[in-house]
Amino acid sequence: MKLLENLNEAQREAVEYNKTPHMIVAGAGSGKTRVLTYKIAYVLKEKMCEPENILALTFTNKAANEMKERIIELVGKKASKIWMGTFHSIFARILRAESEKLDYRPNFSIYDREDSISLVNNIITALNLNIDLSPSAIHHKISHFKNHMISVDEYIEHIAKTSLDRKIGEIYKEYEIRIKENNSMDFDDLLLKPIELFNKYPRVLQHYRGQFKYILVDEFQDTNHAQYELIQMLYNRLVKICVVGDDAQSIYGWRGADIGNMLNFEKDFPKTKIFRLEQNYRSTKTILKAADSLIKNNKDQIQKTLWTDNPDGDKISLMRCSDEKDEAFQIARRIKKEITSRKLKLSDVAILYRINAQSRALEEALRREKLPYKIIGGVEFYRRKEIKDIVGYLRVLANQDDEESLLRIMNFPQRGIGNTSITKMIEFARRLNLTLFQTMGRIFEVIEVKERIQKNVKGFKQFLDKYISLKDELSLSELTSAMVDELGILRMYKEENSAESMQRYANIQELLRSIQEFTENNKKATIDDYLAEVSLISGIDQFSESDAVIPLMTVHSAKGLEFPVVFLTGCEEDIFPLNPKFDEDARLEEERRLFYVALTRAKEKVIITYARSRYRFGEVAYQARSRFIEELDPETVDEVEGIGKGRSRRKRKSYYDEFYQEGFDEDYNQERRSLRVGSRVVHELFGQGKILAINGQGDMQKVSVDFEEHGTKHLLVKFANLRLI
DNA sequence: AACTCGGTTTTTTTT
DNA sequence: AAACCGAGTT
Ligand SMILES: Nc1ncnc2c1ncn2[C@@H]1O[C@H](COP(=O)(O)OP(=O)(O)OP(=O)(O)O)[C@@H](O)[C@H]1O
Repeated sequence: MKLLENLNEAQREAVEYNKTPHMIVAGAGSGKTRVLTYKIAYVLKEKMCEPENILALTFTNKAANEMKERIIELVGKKASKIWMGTFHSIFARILRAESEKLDYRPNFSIYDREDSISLVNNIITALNLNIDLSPSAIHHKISHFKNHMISVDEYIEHIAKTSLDRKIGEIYKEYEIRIKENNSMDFDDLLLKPIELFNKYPRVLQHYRGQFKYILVDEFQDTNHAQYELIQMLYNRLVKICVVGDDAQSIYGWRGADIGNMLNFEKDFPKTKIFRLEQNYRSTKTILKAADSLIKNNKDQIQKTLWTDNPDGDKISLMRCSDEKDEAFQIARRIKKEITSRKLKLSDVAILYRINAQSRALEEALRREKLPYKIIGGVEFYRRKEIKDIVGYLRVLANQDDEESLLRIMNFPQRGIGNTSITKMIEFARRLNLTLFQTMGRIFEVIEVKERIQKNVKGFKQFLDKYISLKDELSLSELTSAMVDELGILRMYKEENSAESMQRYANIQELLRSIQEFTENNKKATIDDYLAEVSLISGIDQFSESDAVIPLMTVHSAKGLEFPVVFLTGCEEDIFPLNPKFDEDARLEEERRLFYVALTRAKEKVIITYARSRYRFGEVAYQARSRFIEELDPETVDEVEGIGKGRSRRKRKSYYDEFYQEGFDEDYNQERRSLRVGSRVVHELFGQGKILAINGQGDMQKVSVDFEEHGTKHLLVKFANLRLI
């Protein structure tokens, strides 16, 4: 059979196995995704299953779309009927169909992180709580509870101990009430509500068990408890299940993903058969060797072998840069070199970083060097203020109970409804058990609101009513354009005429274009349809290999992708690994896995860069290079001295002059002048130690010193009286 | 009561 | 660097 010719022996076995639950455990680039793709194609070709009986869960929408396309190529159009998507999108779809059973309406809104945080914020204000945690930290906790399926009652009764915990409990409780009343769900709900649904309605579960006869999960190492529970629920003896993962690539622990899911699978699913793939088709021997030497430093991992027939290839280049600008320019120049020497397309080169904030300097340099690029993810298109404003309007038109969205647009553009009046309206709404939208319809009863403002509210309500009633008459695209026009938002940004406002102007036009496109693809598309799609769109979904641009993205976003050349930037302590707390091994190990993921994206060449100094939080920070660099097998790494080579650097003085001039005040005495990352110092009280980092300047300059006897201390240089040894 | 300006706090990674 | 908050202004 032709299909299987494109696979090696081990892969073929995994594809052909179709009996008990099975798990494919294999390292990077060994063809896990390929096996999953071919497996589905094989199942369809052998008619073991109809396409609509297959449930394939991927990590991103992009991965799902690509896999589906590939399967269509292999077995034809019928494959488009496969249920393929992320856990979130698939279960959102199921929830829309079954919403009434959970006392929701099908037009429920989906809250992203920002919406959730804003809800938390509103709750803190409404409850008049005095709490030290930021709304974002609280939301993180709530999300953690939900991910771990800790209910409000359970938390309040059994877990909350301190008074802070009790406050968090109160917020959590109110959060769940409010989000429900808003006919809205957050990302966690998209996984939890289906569990609730299946528990409450065994017949519904029965239905979906009958529906999904073959379940396949990619990137299984990054599933969380709720996702695990869901596949356990959907599984029974008649259902076939195959999961695929690499524990070394688990990088979403911070949001509830648990490698334990891979370890438990064998126990929880009867007669599990494990497959291993050991041949890597992606990378050179050198890259694999480097990646292996790094990941060996992690304690807990499933034993795996990985080898390749590919050539040795180039060593990893390690580029030292003076600061983030220098780094960016060296990268830009190096890209030009690599593209010509390797005859590559722009999209064959990826620039990866740990945090989005690093992209600024890179963008600037690429722009100046006239290299087309695209930021993937980052401040995602749909998360920008101006876009969320418009989407906020659409959400209210679709779901008037969505109070968060209503609050967002209430006074944008400014229409003279300020905070005080809004608070009064909300108080009124709660008192009479009305929604905010209903309250707007009865605004003249809210006597606390001034008459002039009541009129503004009435005007706004009429505006919304008008477009709500136009929903059935105009197409999605016509409706949005008309509304945006009447709102005068575009005009407003144009008149402001700043660089920022023009960018916003352009973004809104882009949004209108994309809505138009959406409408053209489906003439009957409703606002609900559109929102359902955009709420779950992710940054990486916007990336296409066929664009002639250099992709810039976080390492997280690069998961599952591959590029001939990969630049891994900002490899300094405190950036990558980011915030390594010395006592948190698990966190550090996850950072190491992330580094491993970054390395293994490359087919031919990896270039690692680090900068001696970098602007962070508005101040210059001096950091040692990443410990992960030191962990790489030295035979695989080639240090290139980048400083002074390039055009933009040549004009400057020597590297050292620059280093001291920018980092230290003139009047510093000799001793302080030569404090450097890595210097050994003595402190009167703490004894000997090594400088880990230097932050800030002048009197505020601080050093982090790892003392042999006393551990790490952060000291003000001015008072520390450190002596060099 | 809303708006505006300046000072303060707050920072991963994302479905 | 950007969002947020609060005091002073319209
Ligand atoms: N049998 C094979 N013959 C030729 N190429 C293969 C074979 N198997 C996999 N490949 C290629 O190897 C590369 C990696 O495959 P794939 O993305 O499926 O690996 P993966 O295990 O999912 O990787 P990762 O864990 O890094 O996401 C792809 O370019 C794929 O086309």
